[in-house]
Amino acid sequence: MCGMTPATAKSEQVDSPVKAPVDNAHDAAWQALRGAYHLLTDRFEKELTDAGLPGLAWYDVLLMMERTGQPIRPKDMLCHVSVTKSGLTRLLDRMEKAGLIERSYCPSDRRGTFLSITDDGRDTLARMRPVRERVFGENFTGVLSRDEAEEVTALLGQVRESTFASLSAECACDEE
Amino acid sequence: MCGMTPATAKSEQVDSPVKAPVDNAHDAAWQALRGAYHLLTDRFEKELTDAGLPGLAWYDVLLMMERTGQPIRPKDMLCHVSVTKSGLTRLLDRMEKAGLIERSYCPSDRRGTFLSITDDGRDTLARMRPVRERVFGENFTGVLSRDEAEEVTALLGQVRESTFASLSAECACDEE
DNA sequence: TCGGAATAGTTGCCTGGGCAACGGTTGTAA
DNA sequence: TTACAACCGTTGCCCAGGCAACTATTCCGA
Repeated sequence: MCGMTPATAKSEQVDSPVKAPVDNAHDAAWQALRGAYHLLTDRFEKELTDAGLPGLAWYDVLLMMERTGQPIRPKDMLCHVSVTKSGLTRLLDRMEKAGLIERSYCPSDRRGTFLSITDDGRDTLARMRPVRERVFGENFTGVLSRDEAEEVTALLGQVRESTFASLSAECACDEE
Repeated sequence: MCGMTPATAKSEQVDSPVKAPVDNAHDAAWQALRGAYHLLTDRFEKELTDAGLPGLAWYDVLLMMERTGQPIRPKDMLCHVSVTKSGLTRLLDRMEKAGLIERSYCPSDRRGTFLSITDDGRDTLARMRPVRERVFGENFTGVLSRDEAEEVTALLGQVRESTFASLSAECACDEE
């Protein structure tokens, strides 16, 4: 689990003499999974800030809004971003304040809000995309072949399905 | 990316009508990876708090301290936990305050600190273990065969190695 | 030996985000 | 119709944690 710490230090380098052996195949798999996840997200986040761009959460929101192409309501985004209701409210506050999205009244439900992406939002997303391309290209797309990627999907997809099956799926998202 | 939101709500259930299609094999793999990671960590965290136990960060620290079996220094933990220096300092503050670890002077380097796990710490770790066993058993170990787990390790291990090769490895941890 | 650079850990300041409670709205059953 | 429950989004309060600056110590080259 290295490099998962976002910008651990500038010049202070670490050379851990401590052993943390892994017990079995599943623990090793979990370590690899965790390591890969943090490696990619931390690096993506870092490259974004280095480029003077907003972080990963903003990217997720902008991407979804551009993809849907129509006004979307906060409750419909909850499944796709890693924040709670209140967190999302304030995330959208910041994004609206920055002029990347707009809030309007939802005609069909006066409790709700309509969110739409602005031109500035689309522009910002356009500037974030190459960063993502680069990071994922170097550490993911360029490392795994297409077949291997599909294998990852198949293997880890089972993990997701396990909760849909066993426990009450606390989020009934559509399976694309 | 569902269920990744920690305890999104009590009775409010989500039924997203919004499509978020995935472009290609690598995006799908990334979605699966991200989903699996959040599913497991969120669930583990939730079950821990439900059981009145500390969270995942404390588990990581306690686990490592018990494994090494000897006093360990904060700088040697940095590679293995997802926090920065300052975050680790305060994490250890809380754990010491809770009586799970102890700080003592490091004889070989007066800048440093020695950390050791207390009996209470070992006891807490012992109570956390079954929770981890259960969660990972249901959603990981029980879902992937041993061969599949090894495959995950091999595939995602490549991701880690990609940064060791291309970019400056900002953390030269030992490879177990 | 000595002075500057690197390192270990701590702290002040600030932001992001979770939980719980709230007001306004919609749905539903009596 | 009228209660009452569920829901949507917001807000107050709080905590975890990152960045940068700081002190104390160690390392290293002149």
